[in-house]
This record gives sequence, C-alpha cells and structure tokens, in this order.
Amino acid sequence: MSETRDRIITATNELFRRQGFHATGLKEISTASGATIGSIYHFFPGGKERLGVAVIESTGAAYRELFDAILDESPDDDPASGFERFFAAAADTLAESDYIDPCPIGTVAREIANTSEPMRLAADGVFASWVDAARSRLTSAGVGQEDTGRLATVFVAMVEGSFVLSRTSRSADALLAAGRTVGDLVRNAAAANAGT
Amino acid sequence: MSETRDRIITATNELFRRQGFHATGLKEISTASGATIGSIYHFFPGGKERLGVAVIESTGAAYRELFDAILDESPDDDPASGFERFFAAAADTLAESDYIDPCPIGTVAREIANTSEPMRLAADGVFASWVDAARSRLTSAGVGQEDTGRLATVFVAMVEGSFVLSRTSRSADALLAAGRTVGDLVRNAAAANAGT
DNA sequence: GCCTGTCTAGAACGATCGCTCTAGGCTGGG
DNA sequence: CCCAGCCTAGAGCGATCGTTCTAGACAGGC
Repeated sequence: MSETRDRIITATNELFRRQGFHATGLKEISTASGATIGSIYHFFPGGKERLGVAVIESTGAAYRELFDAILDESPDDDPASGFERFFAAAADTLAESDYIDPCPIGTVAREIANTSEPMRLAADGVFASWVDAARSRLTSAGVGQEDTGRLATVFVAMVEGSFVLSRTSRSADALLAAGRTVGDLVRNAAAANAGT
Repeated sequence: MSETRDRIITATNELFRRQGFHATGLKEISTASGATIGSIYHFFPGGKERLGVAVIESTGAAYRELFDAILDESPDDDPASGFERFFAAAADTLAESDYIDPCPIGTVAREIANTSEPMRLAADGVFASWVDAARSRLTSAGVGQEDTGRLATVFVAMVEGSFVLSRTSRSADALLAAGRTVGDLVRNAAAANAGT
C-alpha cells in the first residue's frame, strides 16, 4: 500500500475526529497530509465520499484490533475487566488529545446516514464487526448465548454514547461510568449463566 | 415568542436531524422554514452559530419533557419500565421518519465540540439536564444514592449510542437492546438497594 | 396624517466548496 | 536512450457557503 495513501487516510481521520465530515475540506486534507489534491483524486477516484469510506474502514479495523489487544491482556478468570479497561484506555486518549473525538466513525455516521449510502454501509459494516468481536469475547467470558448478542450491541452503543458525553463535557466521567457498568453487566451475565 | 422564529427553529431542527450542522445551509433553512435570510438574521443576530444554540436548547427542553411524560405513565411499582418504554418510543419515531436521527444534539455536538464553544456549552447543558431528570426518576424508583449518578449518565449515553447504531443499521435492534438493558439495570439496582 | 420599531425581502460580497483538467517528474524495463 | 505507467502538481471550473447590506411592508401610538 502506498505511503502517500496512508498519510491521506491518517490526516483525514484526524480531521474527521476533530470536526467531522462536512467541515473538513479537501484543501485542508491536502495540506495536513502533504499530498496534493491531484494525489487525493488519484488514490480515491470517487472523491471525498470514497475517501470517507476508506477512512471508516481503516479506523474500523484499527479499533477492532485495539479491542482484541486489550481483551487479550485480561486474566482468564476475569475477562469482564477487559471490557472495562477498554473504556479506561479511551478516557486516557481522549484527555491526551484535548478531547478530540476518539472515534470518527460515529460522527461521520450521524452526518451521512441519510445522504450517502456507501458511507452508511461502510459504517454499518464496522459497527457489525465490532459487535461481532464483542460477542465472541462474551461467549468465552461465559455469557449465555441468549445474552451475547444484546450485550455486544449494548457495549458498542455504550462506547459511542459515552464518547459523545465525555467529549461534550470535557470529562472522563461518562466513559468511566459506562466502563464500570459494562463490566458489571458482563460479570453478572456470566455468573447467571454459570449458576444455571 | 414569534411564530416565524418558531418555524425557523423547527425547520432547522429537522435539517440538523437529517444531515447535521455543517451540511445544512442557511438558504436551505430559509426555504424550508418559509422565512427569508433577513428574518433569520433578525431573530438570530449571531448567525448560524447562535441559531444552532437555540435549536439545541429548544430540542433539549422538548426531550426532557417527553422523558418526563413517558415516565409519568409508568405504574408506581415498576418505574423501570418507563425507561424501557422511552427507547421503544424512540424506535417508533425512528422508523416512521425513515431513520432520520431522533436527536439533532448528538450529531451537532460531535461536529462542533472542538470548534464552537457556545454550542458545545449548550449541548453540555442539555445532556446535564437529561442526566438530572433521569437521576431524580432513579431516586424515586428506589435506586440507592451511590448508583443514581452513574446509571443516569449511562442512560443518556445509551440513548445517544443506540441512536447511532439503529440509524446506521436502519433497524430498531440496538434501541430495543439498550432499552431492555437499561430496564434491567434499574430494576436490579432498585432491588439491591431494597435488599440492604 | 406621520413616526418608530419590528419584521420581511433578497441582491451582493468575498471566501471556500468539491471536482476536473492538463502538464510534468520519476522510475523500471527494454 | 526511450517509453509507459504511476504519481505529483496546482490552476481553474461553477456552485454554494455565511454574512452584510439597503429597502420596503406593516403595525400601533400620537
């Protein structure tokens, strides 16, 4: 994969995180990435929309890997704490980045869900893959099959929802509240399943 | 309050729900509301930013009233179901509106949190007022004081998060999963507090 | 009748938008 | 050396952006 292409995606990702899709101009992306407009259209012939899809997919894959990496570090007897630490890690990066959005996908998804079907589908695919990743972790955490789908969806919703609140309030409170609650939910669901 | 001013706010609200802040032009607001650009600047001398603040505050108050209205309908022995029905109601309006965002504030908040302090503060105030409304309901539901703040925050985060997921997937699943989980959380917290 | 303040009306401003286009630099194979 | 293909470079397109401006419609008080 081209190095310039990567720089374009990285810079666009950062700009989307800071100000969203529509507020970010191609000229801004050009200067931030050091690539010219011509290069952007060379790598993304579909223009801004196609670039948006690429950013969504790239970020989606990166976040899924991060999630798996954090969950891999949890002790076998307490995978629920891995879920909790995911939120704590997000809280750290949020504060470090002067409360730039940790996740460009949620922002962009809300902007374009009714206006760009390609980007909407890309975001939908990413969310589905995150739910999938969470579901398999829940299964190995001992959560019963009747609860894994719902809890995995709730986990992703909690991530996106607490990002909004923490960013708007410039405080990690919402993220930590969400982390603790998700941790409890996973523990309780696993315990309930073990009890039956 | 002027009737024209109301029409401007209502139309802007709808446009923000559909496509967000930056994708919505003043010309579009003008034609959608039937008010001219001059009228918009007459009522909102601060321009688009000031109009955005007004929309956020107006929607915030409306949603808080809706929340209270729905919670008022729940039977005294089961206030948790009120929380659950709030999500079910959102799921209905989402599907009816062709999956337009039920809440413009979350969208706008993510777009402007790092670029417009007035709008960020307005959104922060709205979220805080929602947390406050939820907290007082949790208290009267019998939830212990050590849990009300966290659960109220989680409730609002779940609302915003499941809106994103349900809208991008064009399915009510996330909203219903969130509703059921919040209902359980409230019930369990109340039961745990009653047990001690 | 006129005056004052509220509100409507929309032309016009410079800036920026996403995008297209042509031209040129660079590299590896022949 | 030349050529083909990949990539860079940026001027320029029409359209639209948020905003400002002047002019007029309309009402209630005198």
